[in-house]
Amino acid sequence: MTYGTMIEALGPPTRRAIFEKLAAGPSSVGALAKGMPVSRPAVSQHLKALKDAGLVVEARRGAARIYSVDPKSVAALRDYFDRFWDVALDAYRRSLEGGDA
Amino acid sequence: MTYGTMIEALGPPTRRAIFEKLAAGPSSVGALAKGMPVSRPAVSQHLKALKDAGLVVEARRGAARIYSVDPKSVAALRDYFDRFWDVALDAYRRSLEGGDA
DNA sequence: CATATACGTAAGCCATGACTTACGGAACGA
DNA sequence: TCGTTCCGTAAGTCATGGCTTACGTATATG
Repeated sequence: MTYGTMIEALGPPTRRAIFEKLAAGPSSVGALAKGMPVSRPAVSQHLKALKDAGLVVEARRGAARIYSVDPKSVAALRDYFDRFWDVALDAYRRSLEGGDA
Repeated sequence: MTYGTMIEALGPPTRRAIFEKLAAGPSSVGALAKGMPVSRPAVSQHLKALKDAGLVVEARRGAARIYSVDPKSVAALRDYFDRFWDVALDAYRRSLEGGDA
């Protein structure tokens, strides 16, 4: 739910790759694992982490599980870095002007 | 330099905390370590990781090293999630309309 | 009911890395 | 030069977690 948890969840490259694949559209676990260098259970574990972080949502269709990214989570991340950028830029300008030289 | 490296670098909570402290303004290593639950060398190691990722820049003033966040890196991160948001939202809408039902 | 598909979970292995203490070097002041 | 401050690096410890294989469970199909 918090941006901290999300950023932490997106750290591992493989997990971020899964998340980016999911951004292109919903997919099943098997389909995701198809084009990846890791096993299907590994993908499953990453999806659980992404789901716990609130980054993806799960839907069931028959025996399959369809995962898709939660747009709200991406919006939260975007807003976080927006605010961060404002603060950092402001501090940067202050360090240029007043400085202490 | 790449957003992937940056996100990966921001994963560890302690390191992200250091980065957020730095967003408020430039600081020396010792000053940063002052209000943190880890040792100064630990902070130093995190700063190296942040620097390697291109998130912070280092300046020298006497015997001290002043670190500050690189605004360009934050902009890169923000842009990444901006684009990501567009793609994800688009895919989300498509999954609502056409779907495949 | 039997089989196949699609998936999550358990258990275990092993590399990564976050943290510590100890040490060495560079910049200032007396 | 001597001592102090500020810092990076080396070496070592220990938990975390990413990955694997093996297994158990729910859903269709015959």
